[in-house]
Parts: sequence; C-alpha cells; structure tokens
Amino acid sequence: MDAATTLKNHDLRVTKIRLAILEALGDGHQAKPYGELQAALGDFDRTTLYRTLLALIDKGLIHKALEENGESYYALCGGCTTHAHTHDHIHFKCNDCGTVECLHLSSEIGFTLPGVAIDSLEITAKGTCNACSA
Amino acid sequence: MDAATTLKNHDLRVTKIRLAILEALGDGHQAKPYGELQAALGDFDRTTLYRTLLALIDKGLIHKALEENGESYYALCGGCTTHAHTHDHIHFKCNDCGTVECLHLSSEIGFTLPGVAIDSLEITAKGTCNACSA
DNA sequence: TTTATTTCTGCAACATTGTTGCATTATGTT
DNA sequence: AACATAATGCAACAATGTTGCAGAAATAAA
Repeated sequence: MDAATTLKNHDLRVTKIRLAILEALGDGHQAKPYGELQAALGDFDRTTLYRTLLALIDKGLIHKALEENGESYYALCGGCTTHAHTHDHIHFKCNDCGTVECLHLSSEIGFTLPGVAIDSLEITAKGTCNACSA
Repeated sequence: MDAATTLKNHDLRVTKIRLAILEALGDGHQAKPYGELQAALGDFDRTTLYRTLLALIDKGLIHKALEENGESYYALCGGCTTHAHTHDHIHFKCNDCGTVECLHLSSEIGFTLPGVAIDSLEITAKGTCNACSA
C-alpha cells in the first residue's frame, strides 16, 4: 500500500509534508530523532512539522519511540490502531552507532506490581547492535 | 544517615541547593518532574539547579526516572552505585494523579533480543495507582 | 470544472529546558 | 586564617514545544 492510500485510510489528507515524513521514516523498524527529521524536512516550516507529527501520532501512523536528552525519536507504527498504542515491541538503542530500532518481542512480557493496575508498558533496551559488535 | 553525610560520602561538597534538592525529592520512591523541582527551588539559579542535578546523577545519588513530553523526572537513588545505573526497579506513572513512583521488582526481568547485546533496560509502566483506583 | 467547505500550512511570537563561559562566592583543607 | 578547589549566579544562546491566525491547499459538492 502506498503512502497516499495509507494517509487516506487514516482520515488524513494527502499533503507534501506527510508524504515526506512517511518517506523519511523509511521502512519503519528504525526510529529517527526529531532533529534529523527536521533537517531532512528543512523546506517545511518547523511548526508544521510539529503539528504533522502530532497528527500522525494521533491517527496511529507513527509513534514516539523514546525521548532522550530532550530529543524525541519517531518511528512508523506497524500494526498500531488509532486508540491502542500499547506496542508489542521494545525500543533498542545502540550505544555505539546510536541507531534506535523497534524490535518485536517473541514472547509477551508479563508481570504485576503490587497495588497498581498496569495499562501500558514502555521498554527501552540499550547495548550494542549486531553491526557494531562485529 | 543525614543528607550532609550522604553528600560527603559521594565526593560532593555540602551546599544549600544540594541539601534542598535531596529534601525536595523526599523519601525517594517518588519521582518529581523538573518543573516542580524548579518551582520548589525558586531561590536558586536555574543553571545551578541544572548543574547540580547533573552532579548528583553523576555521583549516583539521584537518577532521571523518565522523560515525557520534554519534561524530565528525577528521583533519589536507592542502592545505585556511581557507575552502575542499571536499576532493579521500574517506573510507574499513574494516569490519574500523575504520580511517578520507583517500584522494585520482585523477580528479575530477563529476555534476549536476536542479534544484539543488551546492557541496560528501562521500563516504564502506566496505569492506575492504588490510591486512584479506590 | 467551478465553487464551497474543510483542513493544512507558514509565519510570528512566546515558553520551557538544555547548555556553556566566566567572574564571584562558598566550601573544605592546611 | 589563608589557600586551593569547587560551586554558584549571571548572561547569553540553542533547541524544542506550543498557540493563534491569516492565507493556501485539498477534498467534497454542485
């Protein structure tokens, strides 16, 4: 399915910046920091980028992978629905190359905490990725 | 052990703002957002607060609990050492009252990811806390 | 295809947090 | 008390978040 169709399916008009963002986020299993997105989309207004990211998140097309040192990372949503952003994947950041990947978990992580009801979990792992450890 | 002694034990001079921060963070299992800290420590310069937080993190006295919407949350470190900040606890945020707590895990969470070496894990759970669900 | 409606975009403006350099002041030591 | 070291406050700037509003673009309707 092409990007334009994806946008329409999520009640979003097809505009230049939206197509550009979806393209910039690539194949989706890798998260890009905000600064990189802004640099790649330098032709567009910063405010528009900000609001477009909000819109894409709201409609479930992308998600904020992690926030670190005041910078947000964004990635395409695989099978996220509009309202359920509890992801069945975790975010992995390589300490060497800085790449942030969205990895899927083979098995569910389940645990309980005393006295609280857990709605969602966010897990970020850090270490060394395949390429950097070689 | 009082705060002054704690500071000395971590190679930190005993100053007003450091004592104030440790006091503001309370008993330690609850994380405070940066904005709240700044408000509570309004008498001190913003830069000093910023640098002091860095110093306390560096020496292992506090840690950044989580970052959300561009705001950082800080909490006292229980048994963290200076260099090992891989915590044996997770951060829980109540969607109702907004409280962020550092909860200890009874059992270790262990899992592997294909092709990567995991150094540290950060887990944030969200839901409803004991008080709010009553 | 032209018009009308809705929404998106870009600009301006401001708030918040992060960050560095430097002179002054406070702390711990001798 | 004097000294060396480290911490503080101030100024200044960068980056990101955020809102309002007018003009432009995208869809729907005629």
